[in-house]
Amino acid sequence: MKIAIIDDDILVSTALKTILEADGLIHVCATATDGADALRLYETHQPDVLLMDIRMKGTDGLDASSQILTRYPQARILLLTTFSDDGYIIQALKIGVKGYLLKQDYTSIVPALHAVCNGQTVFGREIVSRIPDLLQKKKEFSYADLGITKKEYGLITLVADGLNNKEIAGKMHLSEGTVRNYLSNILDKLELRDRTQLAVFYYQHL
Amino acid sequence: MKIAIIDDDILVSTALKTILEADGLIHVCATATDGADALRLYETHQPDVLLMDIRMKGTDGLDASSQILTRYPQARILLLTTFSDDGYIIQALKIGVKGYLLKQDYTSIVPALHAVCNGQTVFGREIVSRIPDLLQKKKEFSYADLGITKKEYGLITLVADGLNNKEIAGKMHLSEGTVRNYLSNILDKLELRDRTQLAVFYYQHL
DNA sequence: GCACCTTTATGACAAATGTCATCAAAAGAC
DNA sequence: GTCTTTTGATGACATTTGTCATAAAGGTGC
Repeated sequence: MKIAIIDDDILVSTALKTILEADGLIHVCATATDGADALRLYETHQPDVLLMDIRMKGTDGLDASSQILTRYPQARILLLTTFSDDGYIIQALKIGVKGYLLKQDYTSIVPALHAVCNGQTVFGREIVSRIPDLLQKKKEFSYADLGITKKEYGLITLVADGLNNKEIAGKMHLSEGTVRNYLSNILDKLELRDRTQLAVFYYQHL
Repeated sequence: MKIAIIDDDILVSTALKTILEADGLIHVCATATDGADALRLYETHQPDVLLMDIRMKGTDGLDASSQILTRYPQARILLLTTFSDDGYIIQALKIGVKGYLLKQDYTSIVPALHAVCNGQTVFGREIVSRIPDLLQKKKEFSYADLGITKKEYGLITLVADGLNNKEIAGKMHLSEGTVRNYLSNILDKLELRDRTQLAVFYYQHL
């Protein structure tokens, strides 16, 4: 099983290497110290799993993962993190990394590598237990915050479904002109220009 | 410990009631069969935990939870679901319910109630294991699949950023008319109607 | 050379969109 | 009761958008 390690701390990466190679089946085929090298490293060595630190100077592990997975969706990436920074968990999940472990929990890294190599996803228990909190926090603002009424919010969701004004008017039992006025109002409040920007705003922030 | 049960299936709610009251510490203080009654029921009985089905005719458990938690963020709600519908998990997490369990797993309901009452959040193991998949922004198809060229995809990302045709033309060094033609082509290929639907499609499927 | 395709552009057009001023009925506030 | 706000509607208007027919270059293949 070919593993590549990317960590900007050489001490950590060599320590990892010795730990991993103590397991007879694992071969560390490459190491790098900068996320910017990750993509090239993946292409040249085609490791079974890429073991990467999240916090790195230069390109961080998330950006690097995103780049790799965009081009090679089948890539298996296992991210390592310290327990202090859990802000990346959700983002990492969305990007589609196959695992997310605490560095401290070094005894579980080897089994995790085997599991990931078998197609499973591995998220440490401490990580999983943080997910509910993180997801909840991520509701950046509720629509009530900046003066959007309930009815207006309903209209926004319909725009974010791709309906045109006539269809929205039908669903909300309003006239098309009224829908246009409402929409104009909403765009004004949110400082947006048109319905497409509103849909984008909805998917990015609501 | 006061518990309220909301389930549109009376068989289920009475079964739940007997299971719960077998535990000496639990008292079922109220039941209802419609999510629309949930808010009123919560206000009048102030249960320690609200046990609610997700799938209900009329107002479903998510809407009801959302209403309650908007007004009473400290409310503790434990949702029940069948294993078939996992589409609500993320939404439930975002709303901020304190637990999410499988109905089938009835032996864990009582311990879960105690845990939730102590301020913990409880998500069944089967539920948690689904989270990575659900969160992962699944690239259902890469743009190459349905005849979208690289340049067209670039245009799509700009539409999905909320740019209008003139701005896109500037960014891509094309004339505005050409952008319109390209867009028209894309909409045709994807069987969409306008740029807003395209942005929606991008956020939901790409 | 010519035929063919791709890329880019134009002009014309109807439809949809966003803005605005205005109006009127319903609902609250006093 | 009156006064005010909210809610919904209308019409006019400029702009944007999407569609289509058409065409000028540019490259590819033969």
